[in-house]
Amino acid sequence: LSEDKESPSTSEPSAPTARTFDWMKVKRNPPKTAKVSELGLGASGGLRTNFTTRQLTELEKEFHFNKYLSRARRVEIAATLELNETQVKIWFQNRRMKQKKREREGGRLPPAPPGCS
Amino acid sequence: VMILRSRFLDARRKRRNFSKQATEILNEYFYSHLSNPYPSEEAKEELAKKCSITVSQVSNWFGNKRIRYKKNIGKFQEEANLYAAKTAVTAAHAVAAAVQNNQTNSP
DNA sequence: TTAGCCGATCAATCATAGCG
DNA sequence: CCGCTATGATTGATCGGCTA
Repeated sequence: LSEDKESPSTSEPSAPTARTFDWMKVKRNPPKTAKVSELGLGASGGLRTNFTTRQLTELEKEFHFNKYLSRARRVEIAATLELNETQVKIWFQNRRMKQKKREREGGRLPPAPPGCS
Repeated sequence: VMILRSRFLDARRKRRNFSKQATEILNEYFYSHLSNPYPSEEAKEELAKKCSITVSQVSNWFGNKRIRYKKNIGKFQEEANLYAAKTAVTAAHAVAAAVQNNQTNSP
């Protein structure tokens, strides 16, 4: 259970070195963070939303209260913070993964940084 | 706005480059698996141990490496050839050892 | 059949380390 | 000391698979 040999896809039979494999061609679709309300305005798609400190603070606060959101709560939060329900949903999704990651490998030498003078 | 960066001293502030040997091990794996540089969880754990870094750091390294590699393949050509040659030598030694072992056991 | 979740990854960006 | 590149980490969002 190993041997790869991914098809160099559309490439020459043999090149001196470094062929082009499929993973190098992978392209993600741009974010569709568009809000049905601004179909003719800028700042809708293709951009990575920059959450404000206020939004992050509120989301963090809610996260400590509930790791998971109910539909109702999500709508509420989204409205309050002026975000899509999807953005709130995704934020919680990512936040849970982040939490899990910390618990997993955060289980070691947290305090005691040598240089404490 | 300016103080919005108050992402308060993310942990990234005290970033430290990995040891030369750790980078060596990671690059060796990357280029010897260039057709599919996606180590399994087990492989990541093994690499993490050999490099004395965490599994997350191994994941970050591969994530950055893949993205940066495909962004400018030409820039890594030299590095790619370097490691390709290195693994070739290693493979040759392995083959030689196998052959010798085979001769002393088969007869 | 479909929406939410998980796990992995992408892709852009931040802040620092390192080199000339 | 300065400017620019190399690099580790962070994170909003995407992809594919699985399940309720």
